[in-house]
Amino acid sequence: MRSYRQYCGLARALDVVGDRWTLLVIRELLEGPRRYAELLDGLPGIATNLLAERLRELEAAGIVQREDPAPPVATALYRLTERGEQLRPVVHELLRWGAPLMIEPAGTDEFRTRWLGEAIEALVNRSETEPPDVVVQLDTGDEPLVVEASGGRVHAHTGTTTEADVVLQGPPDAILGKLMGLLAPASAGAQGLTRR
Amino acid sequence: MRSYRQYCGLARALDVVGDRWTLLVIRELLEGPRRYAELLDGLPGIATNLLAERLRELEAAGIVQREDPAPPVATALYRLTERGEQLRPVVHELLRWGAPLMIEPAGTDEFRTRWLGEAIEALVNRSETEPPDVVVQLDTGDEPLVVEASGGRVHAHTGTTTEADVVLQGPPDAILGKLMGLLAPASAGAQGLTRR
DNA sequence: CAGCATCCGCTTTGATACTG
DNA sequence: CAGTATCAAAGCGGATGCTG
Repeated sequence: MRSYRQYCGLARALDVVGDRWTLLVIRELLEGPRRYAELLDGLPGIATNLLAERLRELEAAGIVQREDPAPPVATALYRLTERGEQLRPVVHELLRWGAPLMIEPAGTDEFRTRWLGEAIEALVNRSETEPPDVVVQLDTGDEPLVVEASGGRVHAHTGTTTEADVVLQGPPDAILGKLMGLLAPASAGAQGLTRR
Repeated sequence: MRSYRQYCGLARALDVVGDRWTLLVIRELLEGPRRYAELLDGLPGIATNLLAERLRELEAAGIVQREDPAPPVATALYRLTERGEQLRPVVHELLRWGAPLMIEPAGTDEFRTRWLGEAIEALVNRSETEPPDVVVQLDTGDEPLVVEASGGRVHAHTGTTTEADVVLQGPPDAILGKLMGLLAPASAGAQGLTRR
């Protein structure tokens, strides 16, 4: 991206992460280190040359660290640096602002269950009411997800569990609504995440 | 902007505010309603057709409200809607992340003193230590700015005051460092806002 | 003059093909 | 699998023109 050439924190931040696709690449890496092919899968619609270019730029900016494979055969891993991890609050704030836009169902939009994990954490971990201790198994989209609430904090990770208190199945928009109703009923209403 | 076509809060948020210049337009409007010409002045480098296009898009997205002039002569005002105001935490989070990038002096970058106001509020109003009650008069850049800290909160507004406890003069990067040292010494270090 | 719209050269993006 | 190469289309930046 061309620099805005403004002595302003916002402009300088956007000089680094304001390019198209950049924050979505970071969304993917916030879930953990990823390989090139995994990133491609998590970023449906991106051109492969663009992903390569963004990764190069992010590495140059000190946000992503490329881990070349160890002697045995393997493929390079991309992970966030500490500076990159510090973008989590930024992404969470954008997720919160974007939550009402999720009322409109997925339609033909692409969807990865994993994306719900970060969203849930962003939405619930700042709501006024503490979520109940509960384990929820999600079954929607491309892969299962486990959402665990305990001690007022929520954490999501892909996979399955045999200890789910609730299992939610259905289209992603319905899942999101039900989950928010379960974990943060008051916040769900405030976020506009109720059924129309 | 082309939509990312992803059922994800971040992607949908960026569909709305991810375009080049969009968040900078919002930065300007966060300080209060503005006229077209004022926006142009606060967004050095933007092409006038782009500003017009962004304002149209933001109005269509329900983020900006265009206020047509009252019967007497006047010129249209642009102001944020409530939904637009809700972007303040997003901008603040980006400002916080971008703060370390302000160590690099302005150089040939454009600068408006007004930009410091929102940055100071973003940085100090979330630091661990409460700022002392103090009124600071800034004299740098294009116009004077008054920063008032009281009861642990900081507010900045353009203009002058006769009741300043401190007057800071100099280049913007030095001003920012001094101000942070004054209002939130611990945070200034953490943000990397100390002199190299 | 404020508030745009139009035109044009340039850069970035998107889609696909190709290579080690 | 992990990218690079290629090229058309879209978006941007800058200048300038139009309209009340």
